[in-house]
Amino acid sequence: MTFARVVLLSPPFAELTYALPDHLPEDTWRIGQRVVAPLGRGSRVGVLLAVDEPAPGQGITVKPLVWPLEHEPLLPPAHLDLAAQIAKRQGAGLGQILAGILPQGLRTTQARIRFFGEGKPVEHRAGSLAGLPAEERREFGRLWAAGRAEVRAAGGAGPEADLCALAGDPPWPVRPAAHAQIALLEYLLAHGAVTRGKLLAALGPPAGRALALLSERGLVTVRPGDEAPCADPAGECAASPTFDLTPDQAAVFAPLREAALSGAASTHLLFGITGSGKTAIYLELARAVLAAGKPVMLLAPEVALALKLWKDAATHLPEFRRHLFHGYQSAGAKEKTFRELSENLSASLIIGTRSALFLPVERPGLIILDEEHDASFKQDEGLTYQAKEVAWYRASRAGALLLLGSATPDVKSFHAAREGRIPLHTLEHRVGGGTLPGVELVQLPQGRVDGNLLAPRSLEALARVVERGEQAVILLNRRGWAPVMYCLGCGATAKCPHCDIGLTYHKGRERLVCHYCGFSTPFPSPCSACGGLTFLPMGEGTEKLEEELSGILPAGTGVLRLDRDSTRRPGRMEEILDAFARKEAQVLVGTQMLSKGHHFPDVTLAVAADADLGLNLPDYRAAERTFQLLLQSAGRAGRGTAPGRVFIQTRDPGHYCWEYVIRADYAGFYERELEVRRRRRYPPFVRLGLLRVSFPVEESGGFAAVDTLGAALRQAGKDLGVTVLGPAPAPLPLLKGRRRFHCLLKAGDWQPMRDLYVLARARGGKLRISLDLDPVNML
DNA sequence: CCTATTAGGTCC
DNA sequence: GACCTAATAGGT
Repeated sequence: MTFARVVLLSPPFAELTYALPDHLPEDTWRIGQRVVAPLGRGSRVGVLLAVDEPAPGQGITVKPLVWPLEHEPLLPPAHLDLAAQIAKRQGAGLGQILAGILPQGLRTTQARIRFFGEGKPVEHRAGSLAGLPAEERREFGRLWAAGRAEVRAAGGAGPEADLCALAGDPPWPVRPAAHAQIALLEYLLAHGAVTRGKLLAALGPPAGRALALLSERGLVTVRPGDEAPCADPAGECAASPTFDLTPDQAAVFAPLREAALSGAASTHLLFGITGSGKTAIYLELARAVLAAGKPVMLLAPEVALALKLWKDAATHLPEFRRHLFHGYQSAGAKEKTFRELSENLSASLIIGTRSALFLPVERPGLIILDEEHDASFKQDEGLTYQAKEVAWYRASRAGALLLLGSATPDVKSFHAAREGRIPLHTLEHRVGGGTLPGVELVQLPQGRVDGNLLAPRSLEALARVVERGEQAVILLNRRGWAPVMYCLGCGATAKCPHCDIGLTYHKGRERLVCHYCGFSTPFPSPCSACGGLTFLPMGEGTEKLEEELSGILPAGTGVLRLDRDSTRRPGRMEEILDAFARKEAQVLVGTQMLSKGHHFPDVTLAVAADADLGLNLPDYRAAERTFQLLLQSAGRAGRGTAPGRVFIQTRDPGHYCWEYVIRADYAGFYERELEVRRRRRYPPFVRLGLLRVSFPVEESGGFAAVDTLGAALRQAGKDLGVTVLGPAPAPLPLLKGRRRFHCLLKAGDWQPMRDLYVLARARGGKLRISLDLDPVNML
């Protein structure tokens, strides 16, 4: 008897041994193939890891595998190796990692197999094939072996997988008493587009009726989950014109091209100021590598930026096969792209966000991370990974060029370049010779300001820009109308019941919203402490700024707002950006969303309304983040022929960050910041890890358990060479009904931290413990 | 003494 | 995650 090793893609995610069944020839079974495996009285989808395994120990009844789910393996060996590597690094099981990598539809036993025998084709659910009589199973086995069977995509089929999304912005025209409908609309606003199944699971049966009504009235769109993915076959049309690279760009391009085509793995950093034409370099490199027959992966930190690259690629590289992949596509689309790439027809260009890194592309020749400093390249919920590390690993295994590009590189990347560990390429000039804008500091009065959020000087400049028919962008990194609601009856501020965080007033939604857990409650409504009805809103967000400016500026100026709330509806972000590009409005207010990548030639003024936000966060990267955000935002102004101006409003004009923003002096900032990091022992001089510990509020022994764990960790840390700070209450000590504690770990290498984590999990008992290596979010 | 509830282990 | 078993508390 021959045994096979299989890892399950759903709980318990275990690696188990199965027998090869006699209804299929042995050479049907291939490593990397998905298979249906029996488990208990049901069945699971797993991935075949090995055949010719030794028999398992005594007392285990080995069951035969049910059926393979594809003829050719879905996952090439390099991909299994990648997943195993991630599993090892995270101390997690291979099954959990693979489950996080594979699209939903590739993990269910709901997939159907169609057999083409004599007469009409017969279809069976993959999971139910085990229940068939032996004779029938052998007959289907013969058909499968003869290639007369196909697996039908499961993902996105059926009403459960339909994708539901908002079709209008709040406030919605529904009766206040229509609770189910309001709950549904709020859920979609908080979570974006979700499947019908998820919606019903989250909101219960009443949501079904509400959904029907809302879709009838056009407030919610429901589209099939199996709609086609974004893929462009290689065009018939002749090769597109190449970019005319400037001498600057050409000088950078030549060595990168050589590195990409050499077949040896390497990492390079492309440091080019905003507007210096990094995209042209990316696409020309992609062209060279694709022409050499190797796949290319081009990744952006956000969907909007990926879409922009997608459009650029469509015009400049129409002759190559292209695939778009990001987290907001339907399950069916993701599954189809995954399959097509695994069938590996020809080298193609993959454009997407971080999740595209896990597509089964064999031996990519080039991986590009645009805006490499961006925090979104790290996923910190569910399957946590740092895209930069995964990309590095893939590139080094495939002998590919990993290109990191940014106008404001991560201090760690730049440090590696300065130390000579990765080659650095610099673009110092804007394409077309546009000059960088002049940057000025505007001091905001200390303490509370009444009235306008913009200082008189900024307002005056804004008025003049509007008068001249030019455009302005205003950055305020805080959404909603007012972040604090103060009750005049008792002096309390409205707080989230689950998080101990102030609720933000969202005027358009007529609700108070928790920005951390998504809790929301209608407003106006009585104070939860004293029942009072009058509140004093304090502070301001983008919503209020938009409203204020509409009132102050001459009628007909047009003020648009770009933040997570205004862009929840699919396609809405493009609408807003297009409208602004068409000059339907002269002022665009927004959060950090508007700092990236967009090109508006008529913008001559950028204002950072409250530049200090984020500077005082408890994060060693606070200054780096602020510097990057402001330099990127400043890059929005003066991209056309008219020179641009930038105002930075601050209450702390002495902060070292500003002088470098004013001079657009990345290198200077880097030197200064590096000195601070060296002194305070922070990365890149040490490896940093964050051990998060939490327990439910109602758990009485929680505090004691945290103390005990802390003592054990400090002791073990001494032996392992890890400095353990804490555990201390987290900056957000109560979130989603759980008390949270942090342990900061410092060490020379990652491995002892992982060892410590294993120990923490063993000793932690009921505490929920997770380890975040090189944390991006320190709250 | 019997049964409803829960905690813990196993699934190949 | 779902299901089964053993252990336990509460009720008759």
